[in-house]
Amino acid sequence: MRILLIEDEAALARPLKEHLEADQNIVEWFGTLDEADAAIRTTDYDVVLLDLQLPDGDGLGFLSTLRGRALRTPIIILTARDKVSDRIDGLNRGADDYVIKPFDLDEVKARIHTVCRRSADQIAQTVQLRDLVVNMTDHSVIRAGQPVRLTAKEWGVLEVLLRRKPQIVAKENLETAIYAYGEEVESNALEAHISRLRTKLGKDLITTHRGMGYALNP
Amino acid sequence: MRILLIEDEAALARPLKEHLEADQNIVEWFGTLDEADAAIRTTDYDVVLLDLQLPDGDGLGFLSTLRGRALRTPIIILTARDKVSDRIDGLNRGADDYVIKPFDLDEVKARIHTVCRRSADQIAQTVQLRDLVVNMTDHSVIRAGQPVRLTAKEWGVLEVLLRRKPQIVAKENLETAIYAYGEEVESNALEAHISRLRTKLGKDLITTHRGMGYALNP
DNA sequence: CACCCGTAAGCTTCGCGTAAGCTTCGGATG
DNA sequence: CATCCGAAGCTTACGCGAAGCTTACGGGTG
Repeated sequence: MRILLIEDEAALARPLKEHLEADQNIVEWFGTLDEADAAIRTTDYDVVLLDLQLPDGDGLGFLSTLRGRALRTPIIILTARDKVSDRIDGLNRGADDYVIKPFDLDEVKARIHTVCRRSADQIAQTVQLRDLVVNMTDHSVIRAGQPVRLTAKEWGVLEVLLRRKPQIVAKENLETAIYAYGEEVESNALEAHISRLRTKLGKDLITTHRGMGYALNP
Repeated sequence: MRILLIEDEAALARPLKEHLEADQNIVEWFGTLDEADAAIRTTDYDVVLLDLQLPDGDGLGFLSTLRGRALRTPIIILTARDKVSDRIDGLNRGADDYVIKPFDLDEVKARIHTVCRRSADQIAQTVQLRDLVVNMTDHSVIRAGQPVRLTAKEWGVLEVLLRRKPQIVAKENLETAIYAYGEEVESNALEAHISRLRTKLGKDLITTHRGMGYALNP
């Protein structure tokens, strides 16, 4: 993914650049609108991160200019918490999203991900755990290189446990996560699913905490 | 994943519900704030999808109410393209994200995904005490770097003592905290648990105050 | 007809209350 | 101040029974 970062504060830009690059993105960073404009005329980016306060001009105006040129590239605004009107303005002028400074690096990543979703080659979001690779997007699980087929309910249980890892999740919580209102179940169905998950994914992946619930092991 | 969908337009809600259910989510759909409020009081959802224009009230007000109740569940606003100020307002009132109508079903899915991931990796609340690190969220205890496994009752006792630290907690209070009404016990079970806690967590962690109760040492 | 899933039966595990025997504490007593 | 004694608390082994596990089966579904 090729990302254009327009931001004059090095203290913000540098870690963001590195964080995104660590994720196998190409990040080109400029501190002025002039440089950025030159870059955007010659290169096709997948997403633009635009700070609104720059030394040589108005970020909002630049945004309008880009949309006026019919540039379709997704644009995410980087803005301060107190500049609410700027945010509104930015969205009105065609920004796709915004992130409030100071931002969490992973949040920026998530926003980029969401905004770029329409491009087909998005990177699937996966979680690694022991000898498992779990793809949260397409619900696939690979164990020691071999794909594992999970049923719908099995996946439901695993998903909740993964999301709460390494916390203990009460059986009750797991049940409400899996069953809709009115289709509650009165048997040890959950225990049966846990058992099936263990045989598919490994005996000691899920720990039982008697009287409390289940948890994934680190 | 358990999702609460608050949306009065069936033409929008029904396909969304089906699309999310196809992904093994549990979706509960209500068309009014009254119904939704009743639902949210009795059920723990993983995420709430909230339309702002509903027949029986103001969605933004409802949002404020929920956050006022200290509800932490992620909330995603469903809003029309031209209601920019509503979007901003919503985010300021504690919404986690928004989706613009008419929305792409997959985009909603992506937003839910992002928002849940963000809320999932919040920093767990931990307490340090001597050579112990106690995680109040996932009920784990680490002593001098080594994890310690506590049983349900042991954790129950420790939790109460921690919350009241460094006060003295009467045995009676500890018992009512651990036993449900009607399953009171008539023996020195509590003392036994204290004893087991001491061997697991250190001899001098819990001080006995004769005739009064127990307290944690600073 | 293939497969998912709830059910139930039989089995295993282990948390926990119980109680016995011990230690500690603190007040009373001289 | 030293001693004594009973009450309060501590520790430990034990065994019961609830909680959890596994598996086979059959109904339902697509």
